[in-house]
Amino acid sequence: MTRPVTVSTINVNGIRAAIKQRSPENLGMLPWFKETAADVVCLQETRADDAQLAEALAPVLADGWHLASAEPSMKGRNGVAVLSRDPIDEFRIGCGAEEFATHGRYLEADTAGVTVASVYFPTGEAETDRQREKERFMAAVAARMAALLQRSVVDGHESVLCGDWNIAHTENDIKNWKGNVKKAGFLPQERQWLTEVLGTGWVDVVRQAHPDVAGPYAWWSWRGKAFDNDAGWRIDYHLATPGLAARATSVLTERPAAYALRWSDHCPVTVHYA
Amino acid sequence: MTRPVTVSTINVNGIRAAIKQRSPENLGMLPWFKETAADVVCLQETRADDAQLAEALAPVLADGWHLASAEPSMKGRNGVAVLSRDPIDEFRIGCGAEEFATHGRYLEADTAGVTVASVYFPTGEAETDRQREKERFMAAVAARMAALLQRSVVDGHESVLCGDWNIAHTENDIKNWKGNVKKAGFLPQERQWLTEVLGTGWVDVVRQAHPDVAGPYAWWSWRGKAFDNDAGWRIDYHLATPGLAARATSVLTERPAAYALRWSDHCPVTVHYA
DNA sequence: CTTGGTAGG
DNA sequence: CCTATCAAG
Repeated sequence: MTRPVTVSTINVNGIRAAIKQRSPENLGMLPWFKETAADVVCLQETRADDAQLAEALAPVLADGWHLASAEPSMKGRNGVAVLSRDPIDEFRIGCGAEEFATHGRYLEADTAGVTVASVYFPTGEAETDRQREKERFMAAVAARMAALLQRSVVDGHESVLCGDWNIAHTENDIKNWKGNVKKAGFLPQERQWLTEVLGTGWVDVVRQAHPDVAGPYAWWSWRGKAFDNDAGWRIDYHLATPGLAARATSVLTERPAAYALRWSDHCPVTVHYA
Repeated sequence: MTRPVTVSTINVNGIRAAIKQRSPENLGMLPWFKETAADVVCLQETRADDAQLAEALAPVLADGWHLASAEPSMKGRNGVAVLSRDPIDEFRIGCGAEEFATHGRYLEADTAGVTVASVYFPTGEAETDRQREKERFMAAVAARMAALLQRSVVDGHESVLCGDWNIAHTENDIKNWKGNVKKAGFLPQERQWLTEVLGTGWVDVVRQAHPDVAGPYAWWSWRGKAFDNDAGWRIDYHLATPGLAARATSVLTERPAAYALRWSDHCPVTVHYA
């Protein structure tokens, strides 16, 4: 029933750009797939429809990975996917909210004995309709999370939601928190919402492994020297049901060694559940 | 009064892209400016406003070249310019037609004792409004050419119109002419119009130097193996008044040595007028 | 600063 | 296939 599984999540910021070789030194994302210990990989912001995604990932699929994806109805935007070394027994697109059903933001895959979701939250924009849309998405995800948590209690089936929340939870989750208290991604109501979700029992697996430290960040703006200064945000999460979170024995935020080696503005966050 | 001058014309297909270093081997257009024998250079499709153009050409201007330009009213489209080692005594934007005054398609510069125009004809599209626009531009340029030719007769002041005509005149001016008889750029009425212009006395200087041969082509599509197969078009012309055309002693179409060394889909066409 | 879509060539 | 633009991140 329960078996070990390593799950990774990464916002690729365009799968086609991520896969592409950038320089003689930076061969893009494909070598990462060869080297990773992950059994399950959650992708966000593939910015590709299903056909484009399968084409970009062809070398990975040729290595035996299985793919489930939720393509966006808007071309070149959003898009989430789950890759698994094990077969994907079943997958579900959307978290139940009609509004977001075709937005390519939520995908659950049952694989390796657990449910793994790849989730991409809207960026939001303070005091605009885009922020209200983000908050509707937050509510929809919270409702789905309540059901998944309940199931873990009832029949022991565990889940983990991986992805780009576009919300930094605490002052430890963002380098320059003082400059961002009125910015989407660090608004009080967003942080409070995450506090409430965690209060229901869901566990922030990375923070559980690294309590009371700044970071580890997994997103840095492309602009200026944000990466070199490690002026990042921790907005990429593994939120796991308590039983699964208790099995996290290795938690790795894979910050690239150099700006020139990046193939996304995010980096992978990989957790081994024993 | 008349003095020797070397004039070059090149459609740069975006001055910012042309100037940029592309690889360790392909340093872009700047080395060409260092090496060219040209005294006057006509640019087409700069795809930049005056400020962007001056910024891109800053290293050239620092070497003492003088610049006149006709910026396009539509961002990222068209744009023509003339660079001269001699001062530019006067320049005139547009060929007299109100419709095209701000399109960045026609610029005359008086320099080095002659009038040099940089001209960029519309691409056209058979049987559409875009073709009718091209033909209105053709008529406007022909009217201006009649005036310039008349002046050369009256007071001996010579002119040359350089640029991308987007018209191949004869079967020798396009590799695959049979496949293009219904395509904009090789339509019967376009070819006939050029025949009529040349019938008034204007001279196609490159063809005068290379009669009865296929090419030399100065444009190759970026697509497929067009360049490697020399499947090109001769649509870049020097049309000179007869007195100036008679002084053409060297006529050079500067086809790049390899695809990887290109910095535009066109190549320079350079003529020395003794 | 980077992405992908787009119109244009 | 390549150029600039654009909205978005």
